[in-house]
Amino acid sequence: MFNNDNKTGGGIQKQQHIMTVALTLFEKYGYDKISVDRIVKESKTSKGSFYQHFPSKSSIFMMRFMEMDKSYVNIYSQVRLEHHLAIDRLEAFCLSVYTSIEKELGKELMRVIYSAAIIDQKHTFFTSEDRKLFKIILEIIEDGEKDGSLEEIISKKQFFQVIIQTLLGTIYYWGLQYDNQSLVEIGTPLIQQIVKSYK
Amino acid sequence: MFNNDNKTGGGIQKQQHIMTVALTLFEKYGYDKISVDRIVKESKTSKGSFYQHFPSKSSIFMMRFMEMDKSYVNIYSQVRLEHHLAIDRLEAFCLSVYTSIEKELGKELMRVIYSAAIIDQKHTFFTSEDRKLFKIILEIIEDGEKDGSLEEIISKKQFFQVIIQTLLGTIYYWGLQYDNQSLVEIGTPLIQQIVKSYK
DNA sequence: TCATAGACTAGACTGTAGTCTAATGATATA
DNA sequence: TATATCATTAGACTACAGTCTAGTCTATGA
Repeated sequence: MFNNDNKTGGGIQKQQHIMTVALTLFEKYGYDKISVDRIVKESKTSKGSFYQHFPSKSSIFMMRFMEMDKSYVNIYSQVRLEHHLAIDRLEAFCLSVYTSIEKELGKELMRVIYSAAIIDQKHTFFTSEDRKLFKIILEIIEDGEKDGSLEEIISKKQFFQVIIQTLLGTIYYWGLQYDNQSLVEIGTPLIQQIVKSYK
Repeated sequence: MFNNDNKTGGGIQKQQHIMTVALTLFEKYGYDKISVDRIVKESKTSKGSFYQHFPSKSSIFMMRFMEMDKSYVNIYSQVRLEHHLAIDRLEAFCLSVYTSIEKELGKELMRVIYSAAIIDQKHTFFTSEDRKLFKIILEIIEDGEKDGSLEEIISKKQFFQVIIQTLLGTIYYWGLQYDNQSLVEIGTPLIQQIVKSYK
């Protein structure tokens, strides 16, 4: 989706500038109240330039989302310190992910991403094997096979899919709600249920 | 979303006609290759008429989805015959729902619905308390408290949310995939995992 | 039977995401 | 330095979902 390999220095700066302006506008007025024309106008650039740097309007949010994905590494290194068994790390990591998503990204961004990802084949990052989130979960599963806390699982791939469905289901459900129940609160029972049977 | 109380006979016929034509076109060419103008042209009507009967393009799929929801009652009555414990009924019902969705509705429809429901507040049916799906699941949970197979749950509401997240997560994950793994195949491990801890 | 309300129809119009083309700028190599 | 290549930019243009307005049809009930 974002191949920045051939970008000039000015190009990267412009991309960052557009993104900052757009995120500020979205924050202030809401995603669907802000048109690409408005973003272009406020960041003093042009449509051509915008679509040089972003494949779609929603990809601005997707880029923010991708930045967040990187930070899961830090979140996990904290979780490693606090929990020794893989199974405990799995639960703690998922809940930390929920907290970060709600705090750093917010519901509107997640709605736009979840809406776009399932309809638009451009959003390949969402399911890309490169996602740190996926790598960390796979690592936990492998650790769990070694330390015995997840030795009962039938196959790594299958258990991985179970966890991803859990995360997607919780976040999607949270996105549907118009109350203020927090993501962690909504997601805790399901992940605990999964984890419980291995204890 | 669809309040047909004040429709005339001709109105209901026209709505049905437009829907039939649209679904045929979607089937043949794909949802995003068919414009509302095309639907209007092929069904020999007008934009004004189309939007009299449907609040949006995606609501054609939503209407199909709502029809399907009604049929869950039949699915569940079959499940009741085959399983006596509520916990077993829960598992069997979810898997039957997966089978029906894949067979009757298909992945493209589900993608459009899942994409629209999370972004568009018009799609209230998706989370409406009136959905047969929700009523059946609540009924199973209540039966489970009576027959003892679900007596360990902390609260009905919380367990209900766990099941809904499970269904949403599985279907959303399936919608993301571009391989041919079936929905039941993808969903079986997670629902079994949930159910396992009550056995 | 006539009047009224509101359901229905037609299609012109609007708003906006995304495309296209032509021109300009930067970088790398001969 | 000259030239080729490819990134970048501008903004006119296209496609299409959804709105609006003006007018017609239909059921009801006085």
